[in-house]
Amino acid sequence: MIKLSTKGRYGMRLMVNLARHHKNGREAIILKNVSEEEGISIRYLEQIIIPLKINKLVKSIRGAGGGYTLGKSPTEIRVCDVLQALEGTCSLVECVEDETYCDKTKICGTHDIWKGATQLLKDYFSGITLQDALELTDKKIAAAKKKAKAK
Amino acid sequence: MIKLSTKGRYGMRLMVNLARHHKNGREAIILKNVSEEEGISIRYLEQIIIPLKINKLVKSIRGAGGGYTLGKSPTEIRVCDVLQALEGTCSLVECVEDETYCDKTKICGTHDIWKGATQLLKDYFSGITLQDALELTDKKIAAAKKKAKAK
DNA sequence: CCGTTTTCAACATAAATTTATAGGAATGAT
DNA sequence: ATCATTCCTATAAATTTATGTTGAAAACGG
Ligand code: FES
Ligand code: FES
Repeated sequence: MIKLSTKGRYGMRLMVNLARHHKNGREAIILKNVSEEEGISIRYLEQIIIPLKINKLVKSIRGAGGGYTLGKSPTEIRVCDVLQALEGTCSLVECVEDETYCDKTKICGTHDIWKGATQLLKDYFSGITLQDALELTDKKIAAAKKKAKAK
Repeated sequence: MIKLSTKGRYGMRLMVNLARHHKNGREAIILKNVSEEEGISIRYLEQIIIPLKINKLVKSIRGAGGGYTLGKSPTEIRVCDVLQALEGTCSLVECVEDETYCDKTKICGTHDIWKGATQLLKDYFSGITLQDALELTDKKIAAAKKKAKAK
């Protein structure tokens, strides 16, 4: 009923992957690698990265030796920035941003409920940076490796 | 990126409408009325109400003079119950409920972020009942009326 | 400078899912 | 019997998800 689109899901994984290989933005990362590492079709990644580029969250470098780099440091990019870029808004229902979307906004009680939930999510996603997401991932990878070794 | 489906949106409005006309469950409300009051196609409402019926959130009475009533009192139905009924789960991404959905759950940092957000929403929607939603709506209607009169 | 390779860019199309409408059968009240 | 209503199935329209095809820019080797 409430669903994060695959665009959002893949978009974040793409960004975390770029963050992992981000050495001060001096090395370009090619989508082919991201595709292989994340198991997401390269064609689809190409579509997803467009709005991220438009919103300056990534920079593209064409030609041989090219690829993508983060537009800013991982500590400066928040989850909400990524989600926002990927669809222009980050609200649970259209009517939260665009009060004319539903004709009954003025007398709809559920509207206020969705609005509250949207705010909750926004605050949550504002408090998490790409760096946090990367560290979370790295920690999980390390734990998984340790576990595998213990066997 | 994160979207409440129309099923969820309409489903809640349907339930609030039933709650408004719920006189201890003695009067059946017909979808035709809900359709007119809420501006939602009766055919679509019929589809949406099926899972609500299966989950005993509404009762149906067939034939002439029939209709629907709430399965329990509005104070006993929470928003999360309605959303849960409408799609069987209430999580932002599949992998929160079904860890095998993504193959990389064990090493995916974003997974934990989505999980946190899901929990946030669940808690929020658990704390709001149909009664609350109804009161919110009635208050808004009263305010709108007062404003109209003042003119 | 030229051709080749590597990469992003743009457009088109296919598949799957969600959203919405339609027709008619089953049920029960009067 | 008739009428009002839910119930069931089909299907159309729109959107999201995913793949394919071709083109254009940049680097590099000669
Ligand atoms: S105003 Fe948009 S759901 Fe009620
Ligand atoms: S595990 Fe499902 S999004 Fe990463």
